[in-house]
Amino acid sequence: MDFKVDREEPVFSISTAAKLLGISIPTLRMYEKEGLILPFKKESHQRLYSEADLERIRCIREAINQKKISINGIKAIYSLIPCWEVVHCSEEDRKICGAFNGDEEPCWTYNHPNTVCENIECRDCIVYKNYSKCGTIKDLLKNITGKEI
Amino acid sequence: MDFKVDREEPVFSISTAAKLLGISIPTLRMYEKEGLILPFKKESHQRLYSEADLERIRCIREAINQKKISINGIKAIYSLIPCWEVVHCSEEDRKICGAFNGDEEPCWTYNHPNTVCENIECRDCIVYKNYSKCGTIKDLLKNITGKEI
DNA sequence: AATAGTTGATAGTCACAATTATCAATTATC
DNA sequence: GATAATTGATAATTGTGACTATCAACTATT
Repeated sequence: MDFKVDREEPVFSISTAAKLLGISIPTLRMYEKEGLILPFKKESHQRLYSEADLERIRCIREAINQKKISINGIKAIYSLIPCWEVVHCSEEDRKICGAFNGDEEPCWTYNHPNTVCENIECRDCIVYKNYSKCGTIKDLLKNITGKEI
Repeated sequence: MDFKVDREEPVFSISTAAKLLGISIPTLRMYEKEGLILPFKKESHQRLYSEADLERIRCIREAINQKKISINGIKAIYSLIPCWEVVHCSEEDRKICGAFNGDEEPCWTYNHPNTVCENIECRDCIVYKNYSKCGTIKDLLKNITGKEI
């Protein structure tokens, strides 16, 4: 039993998650509809949230309520994550990928037919998991650009 | 007389700029106070706006009013511009640079003592001029990351 | 089979971000 | 030297984004 696995294990129902976060259930659904979060879903369409999901949502809430960044602002920021670099997609992939070519929605809100992301569950993708916490996006950019020196 | 120079020539007074943009004067001052724009200033502290400034402001307004990105959201997006890569600042510069280490304010809102940016007028800097129009930030990231392939 | 929790969706509330109005003091213009 | 425009600052306005309440239909649990 790895700790990281536990942190990513979807165990909390939506009511529990809402209680732990101190917010309402419709708010959680709204964040999802906006493409900010991708909770795990059972076959019955019921949502389950992991500890990592909760932390992610806390970061989102901090951005909204403390930093006063609007939801569309957060989406635009997420859309700047250089996913193409992280998943190493090809030139042809980039040509047809809505995520690569757009700048308003996070990559994980797109379908990715005929690309390297085609069969990847975005919830399990490094792009979604690693670079969506508060402040890690700029760190990612630093790492990527730093390689050239 | 180069066309680009004309476009960057500060010629419009604040009242003319406001009229051309269809907004009020206090709004223009507010954008400046928030660090979104850096109009030219005469010795008498009077502002002058260029054609390029107007275009920039139109992009900002589109982000705010159409894309529904809050001002703080735009600031956070600007803060992700990899200025360190554009101006080629040193490792030591990066250690002490507020712009490099923050993620809430655009680099041009900082002082840059003891760095390569120290004596550069931010209004004339490529980072401010080139990568602040609608949609060019992601293009910049693509160019930078693309170099490695 | 009955209770509790979930689903998506619509409608309502409310705080506050974005904008404007207005001010006295300063500066430009003629 | 008088008029018009600017300065920074504060107060007032307003549109709406973030959030919640509530709904009937469905699913899980006992």
